Amino acid sequence: MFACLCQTELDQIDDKRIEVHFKAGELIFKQGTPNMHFLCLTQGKVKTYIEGYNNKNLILGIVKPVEYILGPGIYADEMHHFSAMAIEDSVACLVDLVTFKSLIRNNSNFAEDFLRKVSLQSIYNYELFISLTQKQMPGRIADVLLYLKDKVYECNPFHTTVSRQDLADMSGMSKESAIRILREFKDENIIQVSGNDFEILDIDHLVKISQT
Amino acid sequence: MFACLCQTELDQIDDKRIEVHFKAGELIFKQGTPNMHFLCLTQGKVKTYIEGYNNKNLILGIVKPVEYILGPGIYADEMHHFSAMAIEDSVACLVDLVTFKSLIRNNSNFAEDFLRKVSLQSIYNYELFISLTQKQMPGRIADVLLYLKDKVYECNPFHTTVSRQDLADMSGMSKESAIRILREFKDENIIQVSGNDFEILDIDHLVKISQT
DNA sequence: TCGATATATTGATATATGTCATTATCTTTG
DNA sequence: CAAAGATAATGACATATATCAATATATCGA
Repeated sequence: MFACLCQTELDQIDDKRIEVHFKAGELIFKQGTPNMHFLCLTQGKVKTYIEGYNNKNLILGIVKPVEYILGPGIYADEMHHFSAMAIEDSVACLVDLVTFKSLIRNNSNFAEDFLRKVSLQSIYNYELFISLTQKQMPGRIADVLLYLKDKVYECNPFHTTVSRQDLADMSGMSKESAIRILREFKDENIIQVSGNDFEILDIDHLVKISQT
Repeated sequence: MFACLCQTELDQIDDKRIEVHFKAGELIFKQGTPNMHFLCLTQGKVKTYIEGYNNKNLILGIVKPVEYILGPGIYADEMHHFSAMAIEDSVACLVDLVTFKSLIRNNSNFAEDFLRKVSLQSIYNYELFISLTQKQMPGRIADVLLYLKDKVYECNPFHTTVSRQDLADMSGMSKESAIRILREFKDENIIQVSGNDFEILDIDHLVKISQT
């Protein structure tokens, strides 16, 4: 995204940016607080989640380097509409919104790239809507496992710091249900799980489950 | 949104725009087809919905005049990611994307306004996520009724062309369940329903149900 | 106006999913 | 290393919700 910036503009960002280190489990920003910065993740993994009712969270996604955390509040009410928490030790760069917005105004390529990012996020959200509202638990867990493999870790036997509670919060179900579905997948030799090490053995089968 | 355009730019749009009339029930555009136009609704009502599995739809919202139908495909793959159907006789203006995108590039106020619209849409989607994934049926129906009252018809006894199936598709449940909840609300004197005429009698109660 | 078709309503039943209680396993720390 | 706390796993049970079948009501065209 920053590829379309000229040297002056890059310098401008570099001047203003703050680098922050977060330990696993630390809150990066919280839903309901003012959104003053644009955030770019350079190391680690971060979960973004909406805090709903009864202390139940809905995880929107897992962010990996180098990706941006774009809250819709930036152009609405300058508030955070979801929370972000490091699930590994992480490093993020913060750029204040005034600088960011002036780049958007002055460089239309940058603006278009930003719109593209926002749009892709939006398209992913529609998939999430369908997964969460029209699929049963096995389909939703299948989606989560495929998401982790394809979009987050990008390799097949993968190790994760996503807890069982997180898996439940990603698929909109209780922790116990998530565990039960994992066991079923294990019993049917669709996946191999030991602790936080996952291997998807039968991808086709999992894709089929996702579509039912 | 078009308030920030100068006369030349307005003329440019006026030149290119096509006005189209749709009858109630007619499809305006369909998910999966190329997205060539930016659409502005000037008369009527339109439902936007994702077509999921097993012929089940999820209604994202009801668009009223004068509002824009902004698909995320505009800046991603130029495809429609949801469908739009008139639920009343409607009139829409179509502006080709080339014109629209050049306005975004050349007028940063217009671009910012567009970003604001996209952001507000995104914030609403987060509320929808919580409603659909963390609330039980009464809470979801309450949300739909409050949405219709506050955002769509903007008056309290309201007449709607939203069918019971649509109510179900807005709240992610079966038609039968939606009807049952409506009956419960009616029996508890929270609402008054006869056919497609709705009146919310006890708003506070409905808001409370929405939060549980 | 009448029949035909779509839409709405209701009840009985099956099933998916959450909750609670209990035990097991892993992690941390003194 | 042992104790304590967190996280994970399992089973029994309650309940929210979908499905199916039947009936009622509205809507539309000839």
